[in-house]
Amino acid sequence: MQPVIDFISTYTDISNEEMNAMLGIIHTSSHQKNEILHRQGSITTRAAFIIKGGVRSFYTDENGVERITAFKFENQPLVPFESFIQQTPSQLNAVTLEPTELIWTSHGEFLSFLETFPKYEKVLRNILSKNLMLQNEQAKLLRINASRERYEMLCKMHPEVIQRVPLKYIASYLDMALETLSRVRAGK
Amino acid sequence: MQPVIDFISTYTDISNEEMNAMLGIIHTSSHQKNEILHRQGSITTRAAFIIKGGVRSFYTDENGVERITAFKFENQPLVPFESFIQQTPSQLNAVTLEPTELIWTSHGEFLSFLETFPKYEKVLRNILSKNLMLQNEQAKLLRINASRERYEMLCKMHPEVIQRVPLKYIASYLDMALETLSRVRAGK
DNA sequence: TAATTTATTTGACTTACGTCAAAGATTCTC
DNA sequence: GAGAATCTTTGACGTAAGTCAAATAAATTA
Repeated sequence: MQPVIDFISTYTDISNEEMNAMLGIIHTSSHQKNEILHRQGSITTRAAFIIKGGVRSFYTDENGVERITAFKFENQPLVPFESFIQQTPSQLNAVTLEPTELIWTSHGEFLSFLETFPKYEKVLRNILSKNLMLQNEQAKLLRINASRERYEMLCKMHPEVIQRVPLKYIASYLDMALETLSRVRAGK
Repeated sequence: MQPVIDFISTYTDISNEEMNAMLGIIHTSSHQKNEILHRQGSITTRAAFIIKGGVRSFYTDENGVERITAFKFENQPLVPFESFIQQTPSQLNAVTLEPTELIWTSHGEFLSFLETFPKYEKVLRNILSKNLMLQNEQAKLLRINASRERYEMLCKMHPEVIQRVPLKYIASYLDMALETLSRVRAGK
């Protein structure tokens, strides 16, 4: 629980009352490696937070190729907001990269918490806006022409990804062939 | 004013009281073609809505090249939310493509309206989440490998852009050379 | 620990697309 | 409406990176 508290604390102070209410709406779950947490096309019913482990998010394109759009690790929220907020089908799959522990709350519990403590509207607003920033950042990454430079940018911005994720997923995230990534890393 | 009403009405019903409050916080402005509405690096103080005309948003990359990230036309909001909400420097420039008329409200007015009518928190939430969807859509577009297919996807999804925007901006948006776009359109 | 699967590297070949350059079209502006 | 500026097309050429194929290397599993 502490990790979420820390996370939310970067946006607001949390009273004891609020803390207790949070405790009342959160649940935990454990998942083994390569477990599917969410499927493209289904509505996201849970807002999750990663306590331990890692997840890749991806969609399957028109040629059946998996396109990785994000990696998430411990102390990060794992919520396809556009699906969770509007309760519309998500465009993304989420699959664990490692054994993973989550805490989560349901859409209903989430909304009722928000109604009881409206000050968290602002927190949500800021989290959503932070997410927009992250997506901007990633769109910028994709627009870098040279494969080598995209790789170097990722190394600079998210070094943990390089450590923990198989190259094929990194290549997909960086929108280049696995072989190209391998050559780039070899300095060729 | 009617266009904004229509826009917000897709998210919620508007009471007379709310309508009057809105009238109290909105302002209008007219801009000629190629006028800079907003500069990369500065904090977005206004949330705007386009009544007439069009705008391109772009950033300048590490090589000094302009990278178009969005086109906006009448009846669309023009707000770099990540900058407006958190009052942090924006990554994007906004420049008119045509003579343009805007209505807008300031960050302060916006917040006080939100405080007076908290039900609009939900509206904002949905608008933000809609924006996340738009960005997802665009990231998908950028990941299509073949130039021709990126162009065809844009034709399908935003045909109005093809009509109204000079090719050089479309090429930038689609992340391809102007000459490539010209050849693609010629069917070569 | 051998067997099997999965991950990564390396090589050879091909091609889409970027770049440079120049010619036509349009569109502004005086 | 002539001249200038901007926009678009076309051609020639080089190269980054994709694809296919096969060899290692590392990680799982029996």
